[in-house]
Amino acid sequence: MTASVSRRPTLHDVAARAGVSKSLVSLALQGSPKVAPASREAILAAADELGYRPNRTASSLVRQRTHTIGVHILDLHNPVFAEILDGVQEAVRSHDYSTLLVTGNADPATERTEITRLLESRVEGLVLIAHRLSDEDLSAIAAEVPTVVVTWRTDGIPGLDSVAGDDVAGAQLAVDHLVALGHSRIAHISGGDNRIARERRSGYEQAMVAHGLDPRVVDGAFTEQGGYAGAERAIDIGSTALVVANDLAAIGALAALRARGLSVPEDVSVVGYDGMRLLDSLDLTTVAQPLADMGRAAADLLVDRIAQPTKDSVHRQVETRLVARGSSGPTPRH
Amino acid sequence: MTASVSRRPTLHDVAARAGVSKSLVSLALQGSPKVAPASREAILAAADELGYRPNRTASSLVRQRTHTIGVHILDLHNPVFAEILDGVQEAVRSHDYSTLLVTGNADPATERTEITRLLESRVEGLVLIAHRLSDEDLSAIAAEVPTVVVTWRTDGIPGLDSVAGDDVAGAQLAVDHLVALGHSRIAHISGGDNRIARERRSGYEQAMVAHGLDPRVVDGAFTEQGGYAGAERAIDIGSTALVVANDLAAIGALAALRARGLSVPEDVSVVGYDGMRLLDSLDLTTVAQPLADMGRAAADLLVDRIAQPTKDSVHRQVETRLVARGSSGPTPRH
DNA sequence: GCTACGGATTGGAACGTTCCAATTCTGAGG
DNA sequence: CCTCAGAATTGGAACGTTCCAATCCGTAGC
Repeated sequence: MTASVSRRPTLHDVAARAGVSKSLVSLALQGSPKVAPASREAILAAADELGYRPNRTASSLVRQRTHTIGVHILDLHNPVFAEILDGVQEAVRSHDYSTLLVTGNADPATERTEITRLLESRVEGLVLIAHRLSDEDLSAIAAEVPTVVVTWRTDGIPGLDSVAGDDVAGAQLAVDHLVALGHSRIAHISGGDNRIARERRSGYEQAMVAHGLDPRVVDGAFTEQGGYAGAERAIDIGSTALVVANDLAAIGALAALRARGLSVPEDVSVVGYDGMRLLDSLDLTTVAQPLADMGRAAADLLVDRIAQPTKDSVHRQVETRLVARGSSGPTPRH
Repeated sequence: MTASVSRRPTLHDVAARAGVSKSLVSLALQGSPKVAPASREAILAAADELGYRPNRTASSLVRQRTHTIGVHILDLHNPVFAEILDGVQEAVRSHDYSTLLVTGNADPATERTEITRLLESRVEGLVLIAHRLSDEDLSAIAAEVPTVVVTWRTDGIPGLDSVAGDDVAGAQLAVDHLVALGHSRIAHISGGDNRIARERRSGYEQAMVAHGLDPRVVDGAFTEQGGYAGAERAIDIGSTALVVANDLAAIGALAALRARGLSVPEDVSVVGYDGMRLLDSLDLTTVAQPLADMGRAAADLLVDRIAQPTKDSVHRQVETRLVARGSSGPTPRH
């Protein structure tokens, strides 16, 4: 039954109802020990009766701290990113920050607006779970707020840390695995024209050459469609094994093989990349990264950097390993 | 080269550099036509040189509007929710709001803290993409801020709208489909003890009875593990077809069948529920909901309610349909 | 009964904006 | 040269907090 139609109650209203000053209410709500027990009780009761809810914007304005870190996710549809996020959230919460989550849906323009929004909301740090920013934009952002990039190594940008696996080595693992199974006509379905895709591709090529084999790369993308289309081309050139740029594309590749009536792994072996949990159910061999660990590491690095903004950039490398499942097997005999 | 060590520049700093008052800077930055072209130019230049970034918290404090709606997602690992979110974001952006995204990872306690956080950040509306709140909590929230629940019908709570498909009818579609293919030993792998799971289960049971068949329900969950375990039990009792509570569990069920050496759909048919895009690649039959549309509808309802907070609750029902793919086929002959 | 002390409480400035009302400026019309 | 309209600009209050410095009050010590 406050005066105005339905304004949210403020500290003032609580103070009036409890018969004390707003300062004391503020103290009491923060749990200060200087407040007399009787007052505290009255204040808490008043706050409760009014349905008082502290106004975070006002509070962070005067405190000059938001206790919030911003997280940008490249693409919410890829469960891999959700798994990384798990780790980030867990670590961030343990450091008493909360997160502001945002996604650009893999569109560079939206991505920039969304990140700008985070900056305007004065997040104290930024975790980019993959991104499409130019080095220029990235430097500008890192200069403004502590930032860590998960998913690929980023050197030479002050104020920026990164966490990633070794994509070159990872792709080599996949090739080694298939060679050990007797394959030689091993194709790579690429992930398009971006940093990670290039590294995985290059790892594949190096490993092929090291084994004395001819690299055969077909264009793809980090999506099911990309994997589907790529697999068709790879089959057309007679490949018996596919190293696919990521797990999602590997699922697409599987679909293409099924459509052609080929069985896995009898006719064709398939290896994905990333190690998302779903693959366990799908029985897909993959080069796995410790996704949640990567998220945790990112959050830890970020907290360090917030405490010490000018320290040297660090890159944390995580270990990738091959997880063999049912989608890879010996070369078919003809 | 501002005085202090490295404070973020404010309107004041920009004003000083451009040689005008902070009021004019504010005007200019909002693109007001009353600002003289020369001043505008000087101000923009100064802002740019200083790397000025407006402070959203300050701005929304005085404007009493945040232009932000909060979105809670039950579980980021289920791609279904990401697809709903797509629709929400699209619609919300077109109404010139931005979103604050938050997840409780299917844990009720975290869920409540995260939603509280949204409320303290003074979001103007709330979209709950599935939730685990009690009716009590839900009412309290809806009384505080316009809210819409996506994924199941919620009646009788003032200030709350909902968007969902008819889960009873949807499950019936699945049974009808399998019966038409000749199946009679059709099992249901349930989604546990929650609203949606109960409705889907009840739809299944009703349809079975209507076809003169014995319902056979086994316990499961809305996860791959739940589907896996459920499928094992369903097979043990000799079922030839599985109506699984959701797509994720259906993927798990598939894994269980594979582990048992059963082929799909020759030995056992599987039907999922939700219609996530990934299923297309996996060739799984499912009861599909128009996920992105649901998100859009939710956002639209929310915007309406923000404009008119006291209007009657509305429930928007979307159409579910059966999408037949390779995982369902005729009864095996023995 | 006075002083001093410490705990409890309070007023008010500050945070970075927005926006209203008031002021200053410019130049056309008389 | 004065007036006045309109455009351009400005100061200051307000938003809901936090927190510092100041005040108030009760009582122990003398």
